[in-house]
Amino acid sequence: MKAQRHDRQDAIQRATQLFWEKGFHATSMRNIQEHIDLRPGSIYASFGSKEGLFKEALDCYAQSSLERLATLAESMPALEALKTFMLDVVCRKTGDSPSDMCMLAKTVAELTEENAQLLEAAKGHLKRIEDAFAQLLVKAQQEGQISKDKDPQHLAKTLQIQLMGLRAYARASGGSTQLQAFVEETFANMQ
Amino acid sequence: MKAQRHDRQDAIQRATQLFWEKGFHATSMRNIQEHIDLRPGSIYASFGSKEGLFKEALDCYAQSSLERLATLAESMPALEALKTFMLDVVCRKTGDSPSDMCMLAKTVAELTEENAQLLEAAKGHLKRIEDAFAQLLVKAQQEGQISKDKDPQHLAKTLQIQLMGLRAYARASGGSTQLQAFVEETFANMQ
DNA sequence: GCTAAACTTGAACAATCGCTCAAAACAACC
DNA sequence: GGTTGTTTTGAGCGATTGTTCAAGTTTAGC
Repeated sequence: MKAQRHDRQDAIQRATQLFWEKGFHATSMRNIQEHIDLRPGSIYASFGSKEGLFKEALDCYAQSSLERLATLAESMPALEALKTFMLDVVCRKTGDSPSDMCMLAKTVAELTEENAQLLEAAKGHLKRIEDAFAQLLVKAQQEGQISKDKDPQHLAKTLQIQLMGLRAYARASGGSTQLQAFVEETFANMQ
Repeated sequence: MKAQRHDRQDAIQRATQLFWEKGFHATSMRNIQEHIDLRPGSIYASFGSKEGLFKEALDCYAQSSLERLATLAESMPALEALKTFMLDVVCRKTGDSPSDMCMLAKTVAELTEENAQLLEAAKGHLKRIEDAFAQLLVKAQQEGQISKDKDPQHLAKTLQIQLMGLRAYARASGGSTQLQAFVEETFANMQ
């Protein structure tokens, strides 16, 4: 292995910002070249193709999401961590985040079979996040916060559906709607 | 006004199919030229630009959605119409429909301020559909199917969030998940 | 059947797309 | 400090993008 002169991880993160904001097709390699300050040769040596770079961006996004959830789960009860995660993600002020929506959901919405690999990667990450939800819900059952009659996998699906719906709605309504109440309802309905 | 030799409405519907399936950026004007069998001159004389045509596609999609809802509402109680509409839209077999997702939601997810007019058009249509939900919910209250304590506008938002979430999830999970149960839950939670 | 207006055609435009590769710049060794 | 191997550079490739427009075809009125 050889050490490139630029910071690979930093390049990925900057590319992720752009892809997250504008999507795959609307982001040109020239946009990216300017945004991460690298010439095409370096980018293609590092990532192979636009699809290759986008794949790494998806991985980067998913990993940081899972890490944020894991960090929350370390410092509070499982159910509270889930709720905090959702509130954080749904009600984040616009401006600090490239888009109101989940990058994985945006990708699944945008891409078709013409980019089958990327589509499958995004779907896989979403499934992995759902599984993380399910694990925390099991923990919440052990902690007595959720009835043991409930099916954690089913509840995890519910959370994913709510999360996707709320973030899509946030984008569609231009952030004018207060969505905290809907998150509260989601968790109330889960009891 | 002059009468063109091609069927304008048919052209829009065919264009809508393509745009709905592949999104705005991934659909090229050459794709459309082939799909609606018209040469660029005719298309640009009729619609002015790619954005103009996409705008008409959005209008076409929204109108047919509202019409389907209205038709259902004529032949059954309001609440049942809403539920039928949701089940129909969420659980439709893949293949007959260009995408699992709502075209308006896809558009709002894909586009940025670079296409501000189209973005606003899609948002407007979504709001109009939400208002149609709210109207039917008022009717459902009058019919005694829903408690008068509930706020119809709030419930309508809930329905939109659920609809967007469920359809996004349908796309992300590749149609493998049975989603009827989640629609039932949505309506159970509304009582 | 001629004329004028309306519509359609398809070659072609400038701009941009993702991407390549020879040459220049750099880094690490002896 | 010269040599070798690696990384970066940026001009530029062929393909494709949205769009235009002169020329050709069709329609309508008389």
